[in-house]
Amino acid sequence: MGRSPCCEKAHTNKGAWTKEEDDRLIAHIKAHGEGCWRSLPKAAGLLRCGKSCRLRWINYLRPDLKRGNFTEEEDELIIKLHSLLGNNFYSWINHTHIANFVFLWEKVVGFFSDFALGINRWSLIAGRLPGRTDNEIKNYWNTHIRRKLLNRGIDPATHRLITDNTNNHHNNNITPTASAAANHNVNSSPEVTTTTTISFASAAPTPPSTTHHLIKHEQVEDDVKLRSDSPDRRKIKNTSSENQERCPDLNLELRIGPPRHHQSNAMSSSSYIQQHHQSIEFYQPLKTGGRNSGGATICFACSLGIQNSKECSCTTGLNLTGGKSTGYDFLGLKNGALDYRSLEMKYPQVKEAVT
DNA sequence: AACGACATCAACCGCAGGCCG
DNA sequence: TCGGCCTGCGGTTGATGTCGT
Repeated sequence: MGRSPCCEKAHTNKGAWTKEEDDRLIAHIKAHGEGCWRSLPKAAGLLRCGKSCRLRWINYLRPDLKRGNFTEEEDELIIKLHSLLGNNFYSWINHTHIANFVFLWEKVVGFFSDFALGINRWSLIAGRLPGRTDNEIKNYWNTHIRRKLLNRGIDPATHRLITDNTNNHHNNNITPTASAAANHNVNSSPEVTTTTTISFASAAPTPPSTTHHLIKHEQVEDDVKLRSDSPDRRKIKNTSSENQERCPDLNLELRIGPPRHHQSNAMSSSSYIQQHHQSIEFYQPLKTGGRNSGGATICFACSLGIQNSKECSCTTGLNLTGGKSTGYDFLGLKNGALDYRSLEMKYPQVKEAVT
């Protein structure tokens, strides 16, 4: 049995909406609220299908929508989120030397897999841009940002520099920027040679102060912070200035290395975090929060917003919920830009992972 | 002014997952 | 368990605007 049509197509208008139709739709939703889209057109006296009404409301008529051009900040946020949530994620994995690491990956960050697989990415991105719709962002991506990235020499699908491979094949497509960063890495292993947006690596538990391994994230804002950064990092920036000119805002590096200790296949992400929570850390490569803040290294649990759990043992005294935290806010969990609680409905595994 | 090429974006389409009877 | 409905997604289309000749 076939699916019944969503509406009587023969008796519905199509194409651009008129002012009168808009007014009718707005008035009806103000009176009765959203939902019941299938029955809404008839109730509102509209010759439209429910689907069309829903789209018109969500993408155009909603009062909380922000109209107008995207700001530069929104541009960069979209790029970052697309690199993070876009469907390039697993294609990136395929380019790394982590075949034997995938299991661990799945265990530790498996609850991110829905993001990583590109599921609902436009709506997720839209969720971090108040007043913007997924459709708007999708259009904007296709018309503006895609070209912008191409002009920078970046493949919009993979967020990698579009370069020949002659300089990269020994380094698994590592970019000059990432190479410099890798050289700067105190404990970087030879195997750790890949580059993209987020930094992941693993190693045996070592004091945070001596390792740059593990889960590491370098923010775009680092470029700005570098102005007041150590000579060391400035040197790195200088050595990669050519690349920086081409890609000034996507200095996001991903580092992954094989685990030094075999993990039990039965080990849950939770127990893994418990055992290695000092090893799995989001590393803030730059000091944050002023002169007394020290190196802002936070544990994985804190990064997930479960810093108040027993799994948290930040030695930096950071507390993401205390309002004084200066740790890195992975995915915006702290500042609410991406509220993981809003994901509970669609990503119950997230909730499970953090409770 | 007229025309075509190109860019933009609102709207449409088909599909899939969740929910419910 | 199954089938239909509802909702929301990504991809695509087409009307309209803009720019260059």
